Amino acid sequence: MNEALKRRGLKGKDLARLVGISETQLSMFRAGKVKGVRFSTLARICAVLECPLSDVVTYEFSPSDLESPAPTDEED
Amino acid sequence: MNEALKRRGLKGKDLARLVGISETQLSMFRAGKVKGVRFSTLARICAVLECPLSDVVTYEFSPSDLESPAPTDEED
DNA sequence: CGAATAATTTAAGCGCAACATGAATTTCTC
DNA sequence: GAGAAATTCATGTTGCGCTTAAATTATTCG
Repeated sequence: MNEALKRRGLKGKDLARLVGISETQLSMFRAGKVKGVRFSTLARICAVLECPLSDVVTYEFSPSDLESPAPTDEED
Repeated sequence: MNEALKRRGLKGKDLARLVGISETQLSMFRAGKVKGVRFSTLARICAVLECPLSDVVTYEFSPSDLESPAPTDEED
């Protein structure tokens, strides 16, 4: 989402204000230090940045995502 | 994410178990009745379904996403 | 350099909603 | 119509998204 920010010529501070969340929260979100997010927040970020969700949240498969909670009951 | 489910040949019940959340919660998530989600949950869903995030969460711009919280201070 | 500005981090606290469980109800399949 | 699957309701817990405030750490720039 850094690209989108630059493209829009906004500072993090601006984004926070336009999205309606605190700088603190935005900073933590950007740094991956929050465990979840409200869809409304995601929506506002995308809307303000005029960018797709994939610019804001990404996922890469990691084997550890299958570890703990699931009784690995399934075959391939 | 319905496609991914079918592709994997899983029932919602199975997904819930493999992901490690309740059927209730999964059902509400799928129906868009929750306001947010934990990244760990998203990750597990994607991992189990072997699908990208975009199969699980999507966003489409809506003008209303810019309405309330942001002091529309910004010019074009 | 050293101010100003931006960004990150810490701390403390509030309030909601993500999550669970259990049961009822509805919907889909045969 | 039986049975499975899915959704919904009710109730409860607790984690954490979020805030404010302040301190700390980059950046930028004359």
